[in-house]
Amino acid sequence: MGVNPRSGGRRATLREVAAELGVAPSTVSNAYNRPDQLSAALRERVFETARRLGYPGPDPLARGLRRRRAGAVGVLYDTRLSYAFADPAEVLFLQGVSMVTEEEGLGVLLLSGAPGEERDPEVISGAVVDGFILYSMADGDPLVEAALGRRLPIVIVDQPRIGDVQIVGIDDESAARSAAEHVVGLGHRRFGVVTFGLAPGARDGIADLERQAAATYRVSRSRLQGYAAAITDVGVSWADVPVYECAENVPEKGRIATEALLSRDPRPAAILTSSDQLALGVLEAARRSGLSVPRDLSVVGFDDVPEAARATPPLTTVHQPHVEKGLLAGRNLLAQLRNEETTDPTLLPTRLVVRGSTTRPRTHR
Amino acid sequence: MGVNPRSGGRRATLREVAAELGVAPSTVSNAYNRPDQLSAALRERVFETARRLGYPGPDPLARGLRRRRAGAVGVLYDTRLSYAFADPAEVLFLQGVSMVTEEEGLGVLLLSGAPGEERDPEVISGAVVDGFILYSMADGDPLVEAALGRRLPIVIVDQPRIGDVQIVGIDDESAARSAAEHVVGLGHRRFGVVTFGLAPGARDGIADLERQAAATYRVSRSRLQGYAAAITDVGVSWADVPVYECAENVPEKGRIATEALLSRDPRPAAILTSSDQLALGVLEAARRSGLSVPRDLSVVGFDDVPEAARATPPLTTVHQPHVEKGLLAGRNLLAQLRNEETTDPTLLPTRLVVRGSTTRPRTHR
DNA sequence: CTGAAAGCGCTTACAG
DNA sequence: CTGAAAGCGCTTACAG
Repeated sequence: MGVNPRSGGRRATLREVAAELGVAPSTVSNAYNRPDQLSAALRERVFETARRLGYPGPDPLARGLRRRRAGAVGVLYDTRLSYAFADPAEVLFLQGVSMVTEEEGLGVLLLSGAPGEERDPEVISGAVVDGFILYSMADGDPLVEAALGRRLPIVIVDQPRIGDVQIVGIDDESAARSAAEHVVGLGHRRFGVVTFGLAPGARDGIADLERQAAATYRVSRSRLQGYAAAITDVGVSWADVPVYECAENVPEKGRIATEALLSRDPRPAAILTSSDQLALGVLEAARRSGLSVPRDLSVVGFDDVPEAARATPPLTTVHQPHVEKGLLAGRNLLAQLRNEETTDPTLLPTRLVVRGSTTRPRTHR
Repeated sequence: MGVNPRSGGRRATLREVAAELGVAPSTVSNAYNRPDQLSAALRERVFETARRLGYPGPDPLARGLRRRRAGAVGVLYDTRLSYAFADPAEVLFLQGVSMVTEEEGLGVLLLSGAPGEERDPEVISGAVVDGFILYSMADGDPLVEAALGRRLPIVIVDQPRIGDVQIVGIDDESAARSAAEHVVGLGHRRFGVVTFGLAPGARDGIADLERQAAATYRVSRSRLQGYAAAITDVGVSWADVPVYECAENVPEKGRIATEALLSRDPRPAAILTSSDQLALGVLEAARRSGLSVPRDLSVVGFDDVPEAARATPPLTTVHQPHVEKGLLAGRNLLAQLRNEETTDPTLLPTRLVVRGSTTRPRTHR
């Protein structure tokens, strides 16, 4: 217990080291930044004096201002960071990003623009970064505007293109469509859909056609469209398919959604989701209500996170290369920082992975 | 394909906006920072001019230098960030940290000091942060020195105390000991241990007593000591217990370690690990070699990450409150930043969670 | 309500 | 090899 002991004394500055030693500030600066500009002996004396005075080396803020670079890239989410960390897909993405920043000696500054009362554009305007990666923000989000306004290099992930900004993503609609076609092909006709948020300030509950049409998260919108296309194709009216929206992309919410869907008449025999996180919750709901997956209920995830293969039963899902998405986003941003050529748009491949959570409907003959 | 279009034109500065409008720079600054210092009308004109000139608002680097604050806290790992992200325990910790930084409008700057050729202290000296959280760094790591040298508020997690620095952690030794006592109590006498790295530049393979003694990661050292204490207590010589060190804390390495341990004579009937990540790999190795857990092999994890409960069979492990650890570290750092009182040391409670991966040895009578 | 002045801590040509 | 000068872009008392 006690007041922090380190916050006390002023730190010494470069100027003070120079004064103490009787040399010019530039000489001290050179000792740190350009060893070839002074004798080894003098350099050692500089360091020695710095040590004695408690000078911690050039202040990064001052150096950054002078050199016009922050040494970090910002990754912006519009959810709370704790939700982002809870989703393995996002963590894998971050892994990819960090592989490239690490190599470059850049830090990764995690920024949260969680929608809510105190959504402060300061998050963006105050971020000490050299560029931004925007991760699945909603169309028209003011924080995206703010980021664009900073006039720094930007890479946008899982969002529609804005002007000439670089983008990285997958073809969500056709990936979702292929997943739905798989289930349709098995003979299913009674569907339920569990989607993550459709727009900032997402709510929990059935989303009618109007709300679906108003979806501003591009990923949510595209996946629903893909599902709708495959289902409509086979003569089922999309208006009859209940779509349950979950405010957060966590298994718990998927479970609650499924409990609601299963209590409907007719009871869905196949549930399509927009993430494995949600699908894991669907599995849990089935377990709790004594339904066997896939015999009584087919379940389809999206993402193919490692947990999907380990689930009981293993999840049929859409695989997408999360780490690579992060790598590409990172590399693209880096290229921009260096004024190099960049490749864009980058649409990564996906594929349907059929595992044990889907089969033909029970009453199918 | 093309050169980044955003990197072109110079950004306007506050000074230019002021000049364009014919007011003093301080007035423009006030428009952004102290709305009460000028009329609403003038303020609007300032913003309008800023928009017209493409002025993105005060530069965070310059503002930070002037105000003497960076607006971010640094979290330092000595592994590659991608390994950190791979371990749910570390992600949960980060979740906790980010909950408090988020509330404060601070960013989280992830810093990697992965041991290796080009281990650059610049990672520390160049980090634009207001304080550091050091996560399980090795004793005597030069980066720790460097961080201390910055003379910023610091919280150290899962490390021994250094001087008067604030610390957060658990009692690793007694937690490990209780886990080993559980297995010993079941009647086990033939053990194997799978540990994560003992020192920077960790290697894969059996670690003899000498190497164990030289361990500089406090967590690794303490957990081994706890295991040793319980095992020695029951008359088994610790020198006879093979300890396999894994360079990375990933299931894959745990599997490889276990394959090596299982090929030894006598074959271990119980394997103690220093993490669930590693224990998950032990399970996989057992599966591959046709051994049934727990019938043929008892397995103990450490951490109680969510995956532990979901594993087949569910892992017996030591629970520790990862999110709370992050919360406490974050809160302590924040308190220091505000020059408030801090509580230290903070040792969080742990508890042994007995699940399905441990039972009495097969030949026990 | 507005502006002139000083300065946050450093780096970078440039001249010697 | 060393140093004087200018300036990175801003904010903060302070005087009016």
